[in-house]
Amino acid sequence: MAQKPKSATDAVEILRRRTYDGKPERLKSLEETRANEEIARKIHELRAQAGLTQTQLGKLIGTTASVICRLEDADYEGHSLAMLRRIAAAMNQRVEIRFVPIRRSA
Amino acid sequence: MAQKPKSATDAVEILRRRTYDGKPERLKSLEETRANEEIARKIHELRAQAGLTQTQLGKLIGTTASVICRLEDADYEGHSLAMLRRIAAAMNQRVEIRFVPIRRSA
DNA sequence: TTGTGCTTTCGCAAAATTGCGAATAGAGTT
DNA sequence: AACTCTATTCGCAATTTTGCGAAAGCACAA
Repeated sequence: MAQKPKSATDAVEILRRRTYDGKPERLKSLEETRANEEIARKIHELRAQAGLTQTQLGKLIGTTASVICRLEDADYEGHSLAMLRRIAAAMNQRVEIRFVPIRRSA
Repeated sequence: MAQKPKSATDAVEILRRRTYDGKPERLKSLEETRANEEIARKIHELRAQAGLTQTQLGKLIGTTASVICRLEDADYEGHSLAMLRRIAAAMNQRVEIRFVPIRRSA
């Protein structure tokens, strides 16, 4: 419906190569690591803005301070949508998710 | 630093009550369910736009069609940041996450 | 009808995330 | 010094998400 239904297999191969070959994990180490740092920072910022301690925020979302601490650790790579939503909800916010096109080099 | 460091415990209690009491899971059933539906729809849309089948997209991110199908199911509640990123990356997009203030009734 | 391609559902094992207590560290106060 | 509050780190069990094959459904064409 969208495009040529057939011979799409080739295009998929090309896309796959473009995505995984060459830079198998480099992109994850750069762009994704950066994203994780940003999330950690945002959580910390949100909590600080509300004047809450980790223990207090933890209680608010039904968990402990060590969990909050982990979330605010810039090196933490396990961020989940579920947790972000819990944090957001406790702060009277919501998590907005958008897919935004990335510019391929120049 | 942000506000009165002491006697904040009371405020936390108030916030906790406001968040969990009264509507313990109702908010999750409404706002969160809606959010999940939207994510499912966005994934489907993204894939359709690229003219890919579930099998093709699955291969692209290193999984199978059944997984993609699950992601596009409006009733699916297990969406994760990790998976959204894989989808996005395969489509040459990135996942943008924002905390946005929610309006408290009137 | 058969066949083909795509999607959907189901079940369970594997992997990832969360829960949580305990211990440690740091800063500030008395 | 001791005391208090906060933050951080560690380890492991519990829960959640993912992987993946198999089977069935659906639409369309031959």
